[in-house]
Amino acid sequence: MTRRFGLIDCNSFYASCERVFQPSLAQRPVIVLSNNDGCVVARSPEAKQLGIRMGEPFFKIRHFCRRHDVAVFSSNYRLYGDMSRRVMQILTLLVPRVEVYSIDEAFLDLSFLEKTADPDASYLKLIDTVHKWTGIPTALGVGPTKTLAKAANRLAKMTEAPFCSLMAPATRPERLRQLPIGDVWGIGRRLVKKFTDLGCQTAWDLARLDPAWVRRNFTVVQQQLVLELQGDSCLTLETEPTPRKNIQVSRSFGRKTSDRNEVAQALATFAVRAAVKMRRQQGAASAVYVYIATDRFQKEHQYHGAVAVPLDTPISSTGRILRAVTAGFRQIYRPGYWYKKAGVMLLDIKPMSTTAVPGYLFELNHDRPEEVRLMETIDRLNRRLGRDTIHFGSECAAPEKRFDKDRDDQKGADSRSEKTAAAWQSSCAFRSPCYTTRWTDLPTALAR
DNA sequence: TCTGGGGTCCTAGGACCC
DNA sequence: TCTGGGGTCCTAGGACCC
Repeated sequence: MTRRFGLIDCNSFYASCERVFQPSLAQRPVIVLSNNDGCVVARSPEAKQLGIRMGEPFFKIRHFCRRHDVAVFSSNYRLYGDMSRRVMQILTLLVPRVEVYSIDEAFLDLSFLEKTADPDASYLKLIDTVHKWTGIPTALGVGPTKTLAKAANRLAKMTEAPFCSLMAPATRPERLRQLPIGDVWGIGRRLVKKFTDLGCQTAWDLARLDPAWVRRNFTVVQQQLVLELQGDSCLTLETEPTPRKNIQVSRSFGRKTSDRNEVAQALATFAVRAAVKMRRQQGAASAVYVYIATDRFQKEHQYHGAVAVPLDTPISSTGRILRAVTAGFRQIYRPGYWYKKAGVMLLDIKPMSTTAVPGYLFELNHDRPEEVRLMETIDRLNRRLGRDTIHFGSECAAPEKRFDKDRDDQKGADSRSEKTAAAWQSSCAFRSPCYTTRWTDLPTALAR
């Protein structure tokens, strides 16, 4: 039986999220910036039309944006994460098997539409429902393999159609000829060059290669890609998320700093966040990797310090991880440099269940049961009452809490001016409210 | 002045083992 | 002079994804 895969993805997702809560932006070009207001990571169609490129550093186009009345946003991952969850929930409701592939994309098993007389109507219904229930526009690609579904999705976007299907083999050559090779899933910059040197320009050229030859001259990954383009399904739908082996939290700082304490505080904050992420997947880290670095765009006085700190046994508790991070920091810190970025990575994460077994011999090195309970309690409280409700002393005093307090404290005029963010905190000058995840940010609707 | 963050997989080559 | 054949594990580097 031929399978029927769908790939649904949200159009200009971050920009669309902002628009849902500010309908007045409907016709205006909208862009969303990366962390620290660094680069452009999302553009509404109008912004694309203005020629704003993906990944463009914002400082280069700041004036251009003002001239063209572009609405600029700092990224608000709370909002996007919550909107994403809503979209995925709807998909799960309407489709039996869903693989959440990224924050704005999901693969769907649409094989259940096999006997439907009019699958196109079902595609439209799906897109329409997501739009009605969340306000987010999407596009759908359909094909007998994941790679073809991806390709179909690209084609839909290119033609501004709500969906595109590559299920019928007869129409495939013509459609795949429309798709430049670089738009094929799995073909990045390097492979574009290699394949064009061989005379492949479009997805169709790629589909006509001999898989065995591709295996010999490239890798199994490219071989699978060709097979998938030929309609031979190699990749399956993964409905269960695979636990991460490494978890990283790193940030560029809002300003450079040479202050040892500030850098240490940044690392502690990142360590705590990484540990929370890890416990969410019931993991325990075997080692901790710590790094600090000066501005990579500045040639002089460069320094990049990094160290991996092994842990005796896999550990999940924040306290222990903080200790390892602090030890690592002591090793790599050099005074006299202006630091611009830091990061913490938890390495070789094992499932917690195999490590939490109480054993006499290694008990001292494992998470102790009372530590595990403490972490569970803190995580639960922070999930319920907001991140940083309970935090460690080595972290900074929760920036968002302080921000809230400033907002609540409007009677005390002075409290605003004392809003001094630490140097390492990302700048986010254009952040929208967390409309859906914070009570104080709830949007108000006015009746006419 | 200002340039993001977080992942995965594959391969080749070396070390080491029997 | 001759000097096997495999296997595993680890790491670095390269490529890709969103």
